Amino acid sequence: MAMAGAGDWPFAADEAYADSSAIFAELGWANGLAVVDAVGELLPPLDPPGELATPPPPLDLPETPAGSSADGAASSCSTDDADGGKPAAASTEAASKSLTPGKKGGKKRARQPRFAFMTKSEIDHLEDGYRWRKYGQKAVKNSPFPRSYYRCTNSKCTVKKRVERSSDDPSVVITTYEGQHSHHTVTFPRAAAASLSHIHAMAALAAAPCFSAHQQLYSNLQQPPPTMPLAAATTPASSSSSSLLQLPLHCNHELQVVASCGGYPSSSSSPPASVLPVDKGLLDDMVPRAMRHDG
DNA sequence: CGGATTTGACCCGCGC
DNA sequence: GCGCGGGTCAAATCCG
Repeated sequence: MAMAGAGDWPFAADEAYADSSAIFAELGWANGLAVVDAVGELLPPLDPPGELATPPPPLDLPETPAGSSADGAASSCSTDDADGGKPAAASTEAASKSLTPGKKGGKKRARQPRFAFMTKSEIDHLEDGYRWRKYGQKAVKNSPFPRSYYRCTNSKCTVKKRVERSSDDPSVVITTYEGQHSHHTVTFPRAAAASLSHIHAMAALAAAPCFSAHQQLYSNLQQPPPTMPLAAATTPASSSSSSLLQLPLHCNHELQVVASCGGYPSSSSSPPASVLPVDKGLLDDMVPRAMRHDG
């Protein structure tokens, strides 16, 4: 596959980038993604229209018992589903295999809600208000850029994130978060964080499907055709989505809103109440109340 | 000196 | 069953 110019979305579902691609594919955006620059102006899509390697998976995925704990909040992300097309059960089964502690590779791969977003930035590891400790780096197949693995330094927080550059467009950084912070951004001054609030907002909303704002956003994001520029989604059709998408983009990075991961089955618009407190922290910290619609 | 990063090794799941 | 690739661990190293 290699780098076929800026034309091919590098994360075909049948490739190693299962996670990212799944997230994007979930939105039907496996191609034709648009980038919003720092002033909200629409930039040319990274990729021209084309066929998806695999059709976007349905969003109404069943919650996987193994991954859906109160802590994990949401059910295992539907990204698992697109993980090479294997059933989510396989992942959760693997996750349930609690490995011997202390042994190398003795990790419990419990899938947590994930979401990703793309930013145009020369900086790989974007400051997001939390402290991260890098715990690994791997070369990824079909990409000249390594993927870095980070873990939240908060011992009680299990949030992880992966950072990788698009092999298609090296200027694009793909950040994938897994899990939800159970604490505030105690290590990052609010004043400084303000400049990154749009990212936080995106992250918060994408990670907090319990909020109606996100639900509507999520819903709206799925409505546009795959090639529909994100900015087009800012039409006044939905006040909720527009309120989010019109977030001030005043940092140095161009934020490509690919954010979101599988949240809850479309059949159940309301997430478990148990997830609310978890999300509330981040939202309270970063998203103006006026922007929220959680009552 | 303590915390963060680097890096090689290991484990696991999946496709063939 | 085997090989590949992703994800994680942990010792070594680096840095403030």
